[in-house]
Amino acid sequence: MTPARVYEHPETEEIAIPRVLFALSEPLRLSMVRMLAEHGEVDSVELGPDLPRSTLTHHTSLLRESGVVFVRAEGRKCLIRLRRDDLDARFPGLIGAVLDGYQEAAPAREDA
Amino acid sequence: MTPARVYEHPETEEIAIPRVLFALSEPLRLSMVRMLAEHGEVDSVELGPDLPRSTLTHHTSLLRESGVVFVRAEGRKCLIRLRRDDLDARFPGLIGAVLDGYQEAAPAREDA
DNA sequence: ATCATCGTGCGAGAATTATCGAACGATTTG
DNA sequence: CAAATCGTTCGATAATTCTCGCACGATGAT
Repeated sequence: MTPARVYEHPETEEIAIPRVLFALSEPLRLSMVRMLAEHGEVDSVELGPDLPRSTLTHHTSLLRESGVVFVRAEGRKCLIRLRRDDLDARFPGLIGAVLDGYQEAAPAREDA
Repeated sequence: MTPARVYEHPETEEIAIPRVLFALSEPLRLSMVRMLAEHGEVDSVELGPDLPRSTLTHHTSLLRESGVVFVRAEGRKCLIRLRRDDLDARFPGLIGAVLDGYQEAAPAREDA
């Protein structure tokens, strides 16, 4: 039952604002975070069903290394969830402001 | 008295979150914004006294085009101020969270 | 055991961004 | 007017980042 893939995550105190902001500055990653905020923990493939797997890994790794998401292996797939508590503890209100602002800024995106 | 240099600024509604986050994801630009938040309106050269002017223009232009700062010409120099009200109106709490988080994340920076 | 499926690492190429010197126009000073 | 100063633009180069095909090890199903 020992998960094969083990992921490195920065400690809460190690999470740095510039890296977080950069991770969220990419529209694709921002939409991923938005989905993660709505649903709790999602399969990685749901974050980008039409994306090449290597591209998906690239973005999820960046989100993970910046401290935005937590990744864990479950069998063959990998599950991802937002580190909401850690982020709120370190940067109170940041994620909430970003999600609220993004929702208002880019409401319609159901077409693609 | 007509200012020679005229700067383009995005409207408040045009300010997009990804661009703002990207602008703030650069440590240098983030320190600029931090200074702008403390002091009201500052001379552009104060944002980076040791930087080449072309590099300084590059960063200030990026901050301006993303809607983070307002730039105006005053004689030979150019004065820059944070668009705090516009940013707060569009993305409530975002700038505050970024500044608070950054202050806590990188407290000591009085040496340079 | 065999095979299909999944995520990852590697590599290459494209795209974006960062840095900075040099030339230019505009402005202030002498 | 002439000289000094300022910010901007342009161009080139370096540094990052993005995208994606491919091979590989691990996992689950037959």
